[in-house]
Amino acid sequence: MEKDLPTEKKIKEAARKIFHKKGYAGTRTRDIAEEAGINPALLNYYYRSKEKLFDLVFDEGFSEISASLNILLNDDKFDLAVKIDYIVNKYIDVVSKNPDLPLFILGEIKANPENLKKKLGLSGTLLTTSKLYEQMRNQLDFSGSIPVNPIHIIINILSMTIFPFVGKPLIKNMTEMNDLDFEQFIEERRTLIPMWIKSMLKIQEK
Amino acid sequence: MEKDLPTEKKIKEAARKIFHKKGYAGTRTRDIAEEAGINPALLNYYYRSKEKLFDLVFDEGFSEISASLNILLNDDKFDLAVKIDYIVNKYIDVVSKNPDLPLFILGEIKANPENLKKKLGLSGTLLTTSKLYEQMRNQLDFSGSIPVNPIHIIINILSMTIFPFVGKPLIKNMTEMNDLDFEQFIEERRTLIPMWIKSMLKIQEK
DNA sequence: AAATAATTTAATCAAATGTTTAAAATAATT
DNA sequence: AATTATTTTAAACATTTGATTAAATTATTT
Repeated sequence: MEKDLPTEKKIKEAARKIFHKKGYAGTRTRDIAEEAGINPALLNYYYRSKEKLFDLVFDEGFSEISASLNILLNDDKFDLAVKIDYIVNKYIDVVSKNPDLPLFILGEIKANPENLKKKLGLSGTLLTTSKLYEQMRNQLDFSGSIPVNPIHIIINILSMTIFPFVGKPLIKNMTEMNDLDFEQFIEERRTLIPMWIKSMLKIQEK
Repeated sequence: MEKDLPTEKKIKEAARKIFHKKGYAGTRTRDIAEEAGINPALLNYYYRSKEKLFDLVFDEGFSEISASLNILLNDDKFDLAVKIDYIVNKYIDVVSKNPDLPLFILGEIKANPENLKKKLGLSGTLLTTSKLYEQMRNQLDFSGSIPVNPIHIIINILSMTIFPFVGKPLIKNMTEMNDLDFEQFIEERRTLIPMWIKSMLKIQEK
């Protein structure tokens, strides 16, 4: 680290980096201090406690994921086919820039499920009342195939974009990919995933 | 817990449960002892240290995932279409019985990537030398479509089966599913995922 | 039944860890 | 320039936590 940032920012950036990699329980405040290049007491001086700092980092990370998810769900400028291209690419952008974020969020939620309802106001109808859901339902009705709950398709988009990042160390190990190969692999998925999703929705490729 | 098991087993079962949910760093040996209903000192009496006990739990969990993966990859009794049905269902079976396992394994690997190479002998050619890979490559060649690396398809199988479990708390929260709904949702995917995968491989549904 | 081995318990230890404190250093204000 | 406020530091504190020890209990063997 070191960068010429105000101390407060240096601490938060270091905290983000370490929390994202090691999780709350696996992170020691002294590691954050070292990463930020500051005296350990400054963490408490600026953020009161490890937990307060963590909450900040977690909420920011969750917002980032949540924001892209909302774009994915509620945009109504584009028709379904165009939107699928857009959202898959958008999601890959976000996760590529924060590869540790999904596993961090999911891991902390699992370790502490109570907080999900308290801290985060996720409406239970987030998916089913979304524009995207409606568009998919219409498309699936028209295509006259086996009825499929559009939730499956939305989950498939998330699965196929996010999972490779979550499983990156294993994938790299099983395929002898280096970091560049992996990046290339993800790039290929920018066009492949929309293609597969459209096929699930019986949308003709043009 | 309590069950009438030998102390040694009680400890390992309790350890598995807590490690799987909280991870190594988030688990206190006293919590394991309490869960097992035994005196804290017995953990060290039977397993020497928290780390030794953890390694045992981790290796067993990894073997379980790994074993199903190997079945997935190396079976050559069945042709591709039948095999896809089989392996998707098999994988859903395994993960349904251990819903916390995938996130546990992936999280611990991320927190401690060095151990992946040391502890686990994953050959780097695990995927590309597999029977499944060969079958997919043949199928994709014959179908005469855009060339797609079969790795993508294998990753898609894993993504679409595993990710819903990894994201379960979020999915439940966004869709108002209860546990039964979620189970039903997974059951639907037993037939849907093979259908989608075959479509990606241009295999005709019969 | 006596002796020995194995298991369990309560108490304690040492190290790690989040946090506080009081003084020192630096910056801002008058 | 003197004073005040802010930031930084080194040291220490209180808890937590993994581990150990020695005694007590239970089981096994002779």
